[in-house]
Amino acid sequence: MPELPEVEVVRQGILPYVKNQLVLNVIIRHTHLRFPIPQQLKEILTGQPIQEILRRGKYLLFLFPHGVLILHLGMSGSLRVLSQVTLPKKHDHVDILLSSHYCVRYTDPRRFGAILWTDKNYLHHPLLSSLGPEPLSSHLTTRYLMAKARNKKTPIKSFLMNSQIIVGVGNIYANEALYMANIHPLTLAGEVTKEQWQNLCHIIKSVLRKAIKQGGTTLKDFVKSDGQPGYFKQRLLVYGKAGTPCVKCRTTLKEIRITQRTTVFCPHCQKYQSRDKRVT
DNA sequence: ACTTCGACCTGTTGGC
DNA sequence: TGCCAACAGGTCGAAG
Repeated sequence: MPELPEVEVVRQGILPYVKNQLVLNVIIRHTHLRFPIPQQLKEILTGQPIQEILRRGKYLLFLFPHGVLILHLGMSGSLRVLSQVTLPKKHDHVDILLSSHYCVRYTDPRRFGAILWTDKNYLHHPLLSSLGPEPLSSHLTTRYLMAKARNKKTPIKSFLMNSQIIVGVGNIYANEALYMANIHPLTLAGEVTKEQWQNLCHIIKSVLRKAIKQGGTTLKDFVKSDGQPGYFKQRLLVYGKAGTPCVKCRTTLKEIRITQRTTVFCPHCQKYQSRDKRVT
């Protein structure tokens, strides 16, 4: 369940259980993720303290004195803290046992996720070095987005989902943000107006913040139980709602595909605009 | 240089 | 009920 907000919720949820705890053991049951898990991970981590967990985009960064564990949840990954080590299920690929007697368990049916080791200069790692700014930081500005979008012929939705432009906006939040900003998802990035960028920049930040806040209320359950369903689902306005009425104008929401990802929008609220055309 | 597409995986769902 | 195609919260690297 890896949207930026959920990754952040995971980070905040597990941090109290792992911060400053020593790794007692690492059990790897399946090394074949998006990239192979380093063979020596157990030897690298055992006896070392987890000093901090940071997040960069959708990557979680476990800081150790001698390096950094990079962890990505892919499409289907999850991390849980177990107070008792239960019998592993089919897709429970990695357990990290801690001196607090908690166990961090990594589960990922599709195995699009990743667990990698790098040195303390983690920002130089190839997976992290070319990422765009954090949407919730002051580095994401209207000015920045406009500059990046200049002359770009890619649809605004694909632009928003490009992690080199901006991190953390996945399919759900790209759909939601464009709906809230009344921008047709096929609008070329280079044709979005300054006013639209201002609005969109604000909306991206606010929707991600709200989702994190709502995730916060399930933290307790998340840690104790085996994974709650994404519950901000009930707050979504368009994602997964094609064929139902727009909450603003009651027009039936339409579904299209943009670069192989399902896209939902309101044909009335999000009219396609370009210099001289106006189409739905 | 820019944009799209295929690939990586397993599980679930919906149509026939 | 079974079978099969399509699709699912991501993203890298090749192809166009």
